[in-house]
Amino acid sequence: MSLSTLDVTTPQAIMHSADCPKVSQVLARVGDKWSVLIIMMLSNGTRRFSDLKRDIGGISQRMLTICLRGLERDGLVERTVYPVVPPKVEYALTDLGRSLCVPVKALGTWALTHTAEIEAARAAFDAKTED
Amino acid sequence: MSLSTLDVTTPQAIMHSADCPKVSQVLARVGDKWSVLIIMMLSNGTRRFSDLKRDIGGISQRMLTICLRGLERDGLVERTVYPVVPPKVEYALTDLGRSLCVPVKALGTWALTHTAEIEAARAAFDAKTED
DNA sequence: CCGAATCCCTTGCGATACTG
DNA sequence: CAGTATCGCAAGGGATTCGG
Repeated sequence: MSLSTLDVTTPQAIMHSADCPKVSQVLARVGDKWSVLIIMMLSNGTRRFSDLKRDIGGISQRMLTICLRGLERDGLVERTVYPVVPPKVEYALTDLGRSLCVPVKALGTWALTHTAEIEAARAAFDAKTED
Repeated sequence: MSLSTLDVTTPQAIMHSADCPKVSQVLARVGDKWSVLIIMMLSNGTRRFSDLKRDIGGISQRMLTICLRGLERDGLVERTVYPVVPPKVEYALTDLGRSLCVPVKALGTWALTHTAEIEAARAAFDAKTED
């Protein structure tokens, strides 16, 4: 990976090539549709497995398990098991997870703000290419 | 998709369930490893196809083409073809693309800031699970 | 109720070869 | 130089079943 030109025009110019792999990992997490949804759900407070599955709607329990494990592994989500029958497991954001919400929501805000432009660009592009 | 509980505690509470699919599309773009790298490269100025391929390093020309097309379709990148031989094509960020850099870099900054915590969390998690 | 394990199909993506 | 086309593997992810 030669990304020597990557920083530059950045305000504080803090992006260096050596950090790119690590940054990419975080971006991959954010790019994961389900992970972001889970984080947003948990930003509203602690939730149980079934609650998440039901409220997200459309996710398989398999993917929910996998995503939660990944988020837990990265220290973004905390998993608490209550040794009762039937089992009860609660998921909550950690401080790290909450801090991630800030830039993620900034991105969400950008998306909402520029949705119209993007869709217009797509329509124009598609119109040009289908002739 | 029932995401009725998704907004809530948000500062300005501007996230609504109806907007989620659109937001997800943007997040998917950002999650795409190559797209973000391309955007960062172009934030340093206009570049040619081969320059991007060489400087990014590790991307196949197939993926580069596909990603650039996607970015162009979304109005983030502008493609300029010079009708000369040999062919010359330049890529540059649009205003929309440049505005996207802001929240993306914010995320990058977050990633850099918290890399150590994430790696520590992973190490701790892996240590606990492999016993 | 929470989650692990298996099956199986679809998709992503790299490698390679070919055009204008 | 800047793509397009085809192939083939490997990962992603849904459905289902079993276990604690």
